[in-house]
Amino acid sequence: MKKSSKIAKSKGSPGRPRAFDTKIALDRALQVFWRKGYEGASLSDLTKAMRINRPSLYAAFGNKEALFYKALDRYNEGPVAYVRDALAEPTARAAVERIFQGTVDVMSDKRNPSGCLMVQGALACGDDANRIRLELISRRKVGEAALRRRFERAKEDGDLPADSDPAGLARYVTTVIHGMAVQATGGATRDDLQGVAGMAMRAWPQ
Amino acid sequence: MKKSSKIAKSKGSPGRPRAFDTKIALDRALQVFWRKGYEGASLSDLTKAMRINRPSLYAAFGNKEALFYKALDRYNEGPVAYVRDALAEPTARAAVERIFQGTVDVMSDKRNPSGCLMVQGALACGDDANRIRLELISRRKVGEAALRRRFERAKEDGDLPADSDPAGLARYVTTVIHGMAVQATGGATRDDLQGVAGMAMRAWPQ
DNA sequence: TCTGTTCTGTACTGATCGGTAGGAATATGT
DNA sequence: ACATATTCCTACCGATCAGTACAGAACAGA
Repeated sequence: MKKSSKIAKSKGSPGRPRAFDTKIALDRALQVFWRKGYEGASLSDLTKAMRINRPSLYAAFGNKEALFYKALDRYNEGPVAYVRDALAEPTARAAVERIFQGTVDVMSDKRNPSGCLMVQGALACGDDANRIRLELISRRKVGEAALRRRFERAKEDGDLPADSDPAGLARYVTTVIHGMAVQATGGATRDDLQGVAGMAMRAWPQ
Repeated sequence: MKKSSKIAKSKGSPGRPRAFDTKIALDRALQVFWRKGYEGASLSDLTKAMRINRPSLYAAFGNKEALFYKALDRYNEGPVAYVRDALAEPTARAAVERIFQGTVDVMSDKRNPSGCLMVQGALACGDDANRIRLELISRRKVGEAALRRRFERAKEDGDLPADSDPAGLARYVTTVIHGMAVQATGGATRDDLQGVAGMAMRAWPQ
């Protein structure tokens, strides 16, 4: 039912047409969640920023939690999409350098809220938001695991030393990234973050 | 008025005596704020954990915001007190190693909530908690500045190379610490964090 | 024992929270 | 024109938020 209506929606379905673009509205919701976190973003904040009314939000996105997940997906496909390309770099070092560079770019882009949604979306929260918190933990681990696999491959290829620890390296890189996210919320400049990235690379093997 | 009552309180002041220990209650409040953040900790959570009633909380601590600041002070004097000693180490390297060690210890101590209150107390939040957020940013900067001054001294003493960048080093160490705090919220073990600390030290000059 | 002072506990306040009912409005298909 | 389907908007829901009024209880000093 819902499925058919959604599919038919693309071309002349019956009923009053939606007066807003769900993607634009979702981008606006993302901005709010990014800036205020899940708990800190009230429905009033969201509907005001999205420029839609409350029932429209529920009809289009389900509820606050579902909206957050959709915003999270959009975050990963948009601002953080550079990770995918970075992992495709020919060497582990190049991949890490590119990931750091992407992090610096996103974190210092003044068009975005400061920090990282995957970190500050729900780092510590009340009971209601606990599922969100666990989901973010899970997603952070997914990112770290992707790095680890990349480093495992690099180790097999001889790109990383035989005695290196892919899991430890992935954890270190992830830690630095998340630390930079915290720094960014404190107003760290692009140069500040660039310096941290350069410093962090000094620990890299070879 | 308030002052005299508080001072006189130590020895036979008039009125019904307080039925709870404010320090114990404050420790319990700290646990709640640490675990749930400022916004996520409701007054019901707090009074339940502190085992006092709401008016008692307001009489003893002012309001939620004032209670949080008191908990924050207690956090700095208690779990994070190792920083002071660490800065007194004879070399910058020893200071950093000891700070990392202290961070690993606190973050992996299962008696404490995971993560760092100074980070997750209010990293991203609604408008009401914004003052808390700014205060935490300020306090994080204070910590970073203390490190920077320590490294400046080390540079003057020749303990750090003449071409080293104390501010950059302090920012790097702070970033790693805050990153470890995020890792800890994701369930990183003591060994995990120890590995990150060891890896981070590889970037250290000399 | 009486008075003054402070704390405790119940029960409340207005405001805001996330979420929804229901009618008016606007499209399509016939 | 008419029926049907979907969205929009106002106004509301119960629950919870931080904060407090008030009365009774527990102490000190007289």
